[in-house]
Amino acid sequence: MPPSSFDQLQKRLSDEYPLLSRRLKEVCDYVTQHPQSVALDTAAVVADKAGVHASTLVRFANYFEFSGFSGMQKLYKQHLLDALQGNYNDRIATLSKSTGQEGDITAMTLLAEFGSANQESLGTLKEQTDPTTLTQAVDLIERAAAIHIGGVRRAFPVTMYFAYTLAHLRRNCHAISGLGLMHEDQLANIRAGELLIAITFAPYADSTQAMIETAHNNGADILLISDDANCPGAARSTIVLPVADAEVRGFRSLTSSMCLAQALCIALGYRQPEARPLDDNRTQH
Amino acid sequence: MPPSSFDQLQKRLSDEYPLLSRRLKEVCDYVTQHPQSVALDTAAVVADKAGVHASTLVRFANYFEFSGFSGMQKLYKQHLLDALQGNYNDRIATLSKSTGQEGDITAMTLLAEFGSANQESLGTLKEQTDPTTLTQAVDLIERAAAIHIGGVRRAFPVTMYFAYTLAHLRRNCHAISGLGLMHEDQLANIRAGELLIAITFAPYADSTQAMIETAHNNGADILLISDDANCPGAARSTIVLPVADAEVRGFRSLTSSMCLAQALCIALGYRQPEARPLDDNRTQH
DNA sequence: GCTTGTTTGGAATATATATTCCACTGTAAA
DNA sequence: TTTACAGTGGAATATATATTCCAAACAAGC
Repeated sequence: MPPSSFDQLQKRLSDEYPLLSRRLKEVCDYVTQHPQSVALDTAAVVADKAGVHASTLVRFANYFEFSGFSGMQKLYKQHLLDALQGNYNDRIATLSKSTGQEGDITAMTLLAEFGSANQESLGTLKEQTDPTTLTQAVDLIERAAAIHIGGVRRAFPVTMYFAYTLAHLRRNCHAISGLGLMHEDQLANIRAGELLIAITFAPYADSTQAMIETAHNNGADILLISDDANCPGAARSTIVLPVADAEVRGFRSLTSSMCLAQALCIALGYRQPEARPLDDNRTQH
Repeated sequence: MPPSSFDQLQKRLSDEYPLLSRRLKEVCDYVTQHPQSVALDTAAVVADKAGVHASTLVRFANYFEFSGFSGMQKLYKQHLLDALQGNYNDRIATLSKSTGQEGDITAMTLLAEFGSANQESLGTLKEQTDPTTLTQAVDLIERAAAIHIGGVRRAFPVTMYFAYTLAHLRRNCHAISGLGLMHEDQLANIRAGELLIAITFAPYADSTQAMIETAHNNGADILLISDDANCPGAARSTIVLPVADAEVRGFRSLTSSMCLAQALCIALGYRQPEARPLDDNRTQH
């Protein structure tokens, strides 16, 4: 019996991958990565794009007990339709029923909820961010002799993202990691002409506030990314970029903050074409 | 000359509607309301659904100067692909034109681009994630006596996000930080009953592969989060969660990976109500 | 009501497409 | 080195699909 649903097929594809021959693996790679192509192209075209012969494609379909490529393709077409008209909500319902607890909060419902909430918050990010402020922020990063990045606890992933990306843009940057609780020492030598990127969310960690204080006293610039434009430390900052991350069931996300960080870094990348990290980035781990 | 783009065709469809015969109008109604059907179904099926004969469909296509139904269908297929799989570059061009800053790449246009791309990739995350696999992943985390998190370089922010959140759920977890280049030692004592959450993206860092190898040899479970379900290491993993992050202008985002991490952690939180970290989380910095 | 021109549906045809078959290649075991 | 066998690509075939053609139905004008 061939798989009767796209999900079933996907599962078999990954389970039985190691058992496949070389060409069949190539097909498997292609179809998992380009399901839309399988749905829309003809067998010959799919075969060509996947770098194999058409008959190999049929063998592949037969391996998973389809009558031929066409049979398998039907599943892909159906999946595309479902995805298009947002039928994935049905999948959630089906799952809840199958586990016998309809009102239950499953991992999938949470994923769907978070996905949607994050999509919305990205929408507000686009709407509410002020272009002028954003440009000034990029100016600030561009001019800085050195960039220090301070964001702790929940904000730490954003810190690391900045550190990674700025390093790849060949900028002189230091993430304040808090390693050995030496965060104060890590920032002690900041000076005028340098920049602190501070990332802080309510209830605003004292340590981040201290960093802002230090940077301010030493005459350095400060770019503050925060959930509130008037949070403590905002007055001392050169530029404040407010960002409203989604909250679902009491959990706050980082999506918009990460997206903003991304946009800042890449705008910077486009300002210094000699260091455009396109290839660089592709070879990352 | 037949319309060369979907938009052109749409325009002609509405402009010339009054000139069409009764059946041709019916066809026109159907194709404007069900473009996906035109893209995915065969001529016979489309004709049937539209309530006309197949030859009428061909006449309809001929009316708009296509060689036949197939020619027209190509346009619909292409349109579907563009809309679906983030042909961002096309839409980016339209976006820049509409803002009137064609050649100029400003920080704001980049933010808008990334925002949109990430929104779409969150959509595909919801569509493409298999509910069963996701639930199994949460099971795995729940059962684990200890959780080790390994994801380096670009994946490191995700590692830190896991570490932060799992700690707040009072789980015994260790982020493999690579501090002092002791990453191998950090994982050396993993054992059966424990779990490695590995996060890796093309081109798949050797160090992460080594972690998977170690965990596997020691009989521990492995949850792999990757951009390819068949990437090296997938065969040794207990569960693989594939995630397709957006790519714009050669830069790849982390949004979907972060969102997936979030959903996993919070689903876990709901399984252990005694440790529900709602308040905990709100007091984070 | 008849004629003319247009529209329509069905059968026949043409074409595109998938599938099968077979000979060849490469690989592992004897 | 030889043998056996799974894997592969190309040509031949079968099938599905689209397209054309024609006769019938219909509508408008005479």
